[in-house]
Amino acid sequence: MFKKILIAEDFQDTSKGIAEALESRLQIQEIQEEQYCDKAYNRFKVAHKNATPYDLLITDLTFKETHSARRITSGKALIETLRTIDPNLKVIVNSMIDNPAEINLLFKEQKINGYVCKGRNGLLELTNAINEVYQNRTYVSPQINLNSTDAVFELDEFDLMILKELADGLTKKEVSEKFKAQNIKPNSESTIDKKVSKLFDEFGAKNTQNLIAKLARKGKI
Amino acid sequence: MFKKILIAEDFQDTSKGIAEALESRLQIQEIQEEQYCDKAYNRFKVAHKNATPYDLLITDLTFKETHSARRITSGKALIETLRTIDPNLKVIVNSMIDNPAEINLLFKEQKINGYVCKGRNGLLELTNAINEVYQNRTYVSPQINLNSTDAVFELDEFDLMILKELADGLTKKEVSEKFKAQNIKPNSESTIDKKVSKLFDEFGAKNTQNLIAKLARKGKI
DNA sequence: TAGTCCGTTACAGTTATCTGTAAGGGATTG
DNA sequence: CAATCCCTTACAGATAACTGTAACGGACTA
Repeated sequence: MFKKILIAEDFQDTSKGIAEALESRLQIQEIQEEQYCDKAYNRFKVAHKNATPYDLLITDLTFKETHSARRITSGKALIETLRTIDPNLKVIVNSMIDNPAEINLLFKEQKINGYVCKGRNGLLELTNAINEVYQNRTYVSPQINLNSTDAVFELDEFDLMILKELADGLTKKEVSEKFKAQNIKPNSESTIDKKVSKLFDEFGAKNTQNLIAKLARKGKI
Repeated sequence: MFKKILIAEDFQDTSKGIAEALESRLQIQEIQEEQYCDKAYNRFKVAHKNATPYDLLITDLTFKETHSARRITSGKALIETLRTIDPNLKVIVNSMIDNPAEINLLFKEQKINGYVCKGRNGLLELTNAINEVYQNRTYVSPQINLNSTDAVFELDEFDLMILKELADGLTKKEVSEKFKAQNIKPNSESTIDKKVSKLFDEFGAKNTQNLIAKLARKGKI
């Protein structure tokens, strides 16, 4: 079993709950909790330098803002940073996000090893995830259906990226420019126009603000 | 100190973290965790009937949806229901909501005794809250400023009418025409333009879709 | 009664949205 | 190999969004 686990989670109650479970249910020898991504990074770096590296990261995705400036502000950025130190680091994400498209993106781009959705069985699922990941398999909370093509129209990853930018107040032209700058394709204003218009049909929306209202109410964006 | 505490919290990790802290830090004798409002209600009712009532409720506000039908679906509803059984029940809300206006409402309408905002000191604040509430005082997480008139812009009724129509996909011209047909004043397209632009400033929105996203996420529209 | 403030409205100019049409390229198929 | 499909892209035209200026009128005040 894993010997040394790093937990990055800003909510103290959640963090303690996880740490307690790892200790009592899995007898993990060394557990370190960190409430800030930057601190987690520092601790990870030092341990790696001292040849006593962590062999699993359990991290949340969103962290509350603070007064003081932070370099790393999200779980996603933390994963990317730690992987520059140890490309083989095993990672389990523990978050309340339940959108299949977003979770898919984490497996594809961040190459995470497990995803646990906070909920009524969160700790049980987390211990299962740890066991699976330890045996070099991946784990996803069972209530998440990653290939949910079922009936209702689903937002694919690209649609979601566009919608999040639009909801943040960018114009379609600005989204196009941002995608070009980040080398995300397709990225023409015309294509983005077309994608959004297709979503109008699929979701029965009259215009952008109607589409965003519908999706934001559902918590999709 | 409180003898018997009921915790209503759907996330297992958070619930365990709280229960563990109450046990180890405050030596609470009897702690009951419930992940569904309905189950919390049942347990509370039975305990009250058996003359072994709970003397403190610690509850979250939002609970994940489930497949099965539920009668009580929010912490707010749970508080109201339990107070019909025991009007003097002490209540501490433990949630991630940090909007002063919303928290103020809980003190005014639900007459809650304490509010702890989930975060990096959540457990410390919760134990402080319990101590204060036990001595018949109220408690609010220090980072919440309840009388922050600053930046807490509220939507008046007319703003809301406009925003709901816009979120439904009407153009400003159509909203103007609808208001004229219904004899709602003011109703010129120009005035509606101005009202919405003022809301951009107040809520720090860049355009209509950004404003609607922000408000829809908060459940305001 | 004159001055001032504020909400409403009209209008104009720039930018953005939305909807077509059409062209090019890659993948698939017969 | 050609036909076809689908995705991407460019472009164009009508409508809508957004911003600024200015005029009008009611309410309040000195």
